Amino acid sequence: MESRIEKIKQQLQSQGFKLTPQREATVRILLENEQDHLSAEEVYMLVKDIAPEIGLATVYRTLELLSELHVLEKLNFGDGVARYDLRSDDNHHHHHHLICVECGSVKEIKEDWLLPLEDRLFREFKFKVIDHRLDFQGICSECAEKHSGNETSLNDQPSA
Amino acid sequence: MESRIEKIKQQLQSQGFKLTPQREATVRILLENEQDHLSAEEVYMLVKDIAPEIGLATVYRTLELLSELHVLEKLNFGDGVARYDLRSDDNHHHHHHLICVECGSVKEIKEDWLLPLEDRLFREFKFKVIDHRLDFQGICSECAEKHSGNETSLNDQPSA
DNA sequence: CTGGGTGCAAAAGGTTTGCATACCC
DNA sequence: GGGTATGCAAACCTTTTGCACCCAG
Repeated sequence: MESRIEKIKQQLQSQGFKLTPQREATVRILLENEQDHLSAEEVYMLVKDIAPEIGLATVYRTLELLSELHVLEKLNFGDGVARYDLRSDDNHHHHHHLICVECGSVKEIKEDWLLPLEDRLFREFKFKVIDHRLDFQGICSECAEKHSGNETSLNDQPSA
Repeated sequence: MESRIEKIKQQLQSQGFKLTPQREATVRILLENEQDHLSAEEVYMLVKDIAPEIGLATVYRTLELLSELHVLEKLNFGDGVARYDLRSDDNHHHHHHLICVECGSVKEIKEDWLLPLEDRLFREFKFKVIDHRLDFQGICSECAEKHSGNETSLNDQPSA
């Protein structure tokens, strides 16, 4: 964890930015909650616990800056707020999301299953892929278990 | 086109809603611009030409209603506005987007390349897919041509 | 001193809501 | 009349911006 902070510090400094206490606190929160996809507001709430004087605007500015440095990825699941996700390495961020329409949980899959498709896109459409975004909406295993026993067809539309 | 409006009218009526002149005008705009991914504001501007008295709120309410009926899909490309896309059939909406990071164009691919992956998700993660969303960011063929001649590596990060 | 960084409050921009009015069975 | 639908304006919410102040080199 310290080494990851150190690395981010170097990334900042290499561009002339500083790892201020506020930024460090923000990064720590992101590291501690790496599995979640926190919104700016959520990050703010958590950061306030360890750096009470911080302002929301600073959190936004930090998240924006880290996104530009490709330390974070800014995500949008369509719920009206931007969410942020640490990138594990700097150039490839090919993971996928499983979004449960029942409980709202978001699970991350680290593998990249799309390389063959990206090749095909280039061949068929001359479209050179830089990054992609793949989200699946469906029913997670936990929610599916709650249903076991009734006969709900999983092909039905969810009642949204 | 008239038959598609008729079908939407029936979908509305089956749920106790009406196809009012404002809603019909909105649907016509969506049909006429099926290839684009219009924002609410853009729909509003276009609808005003054929139904000048309409209000923005009505457009939002219509778009929301049609999304609930699965006539439209509400999309978010991360540019701060929701966009809307007509669904060609009611249960399967498996298409993909090619988003050019240079010119911002969005091209739609109608095929579904992900069925094998969805099977795999169910086998490996017990996750039952209902729908998915796949967007590729990259360089479209038009923009790539503008670059032909210089040596820009397409593996470079775009300057965002 | 200079440049980046911060907090606060205000502004911005997209979307939603309250309400009085209008329409239709 | 009861329910749905509409236009307008106000409210909302997330995000951005302006500005005075602060800190490190």
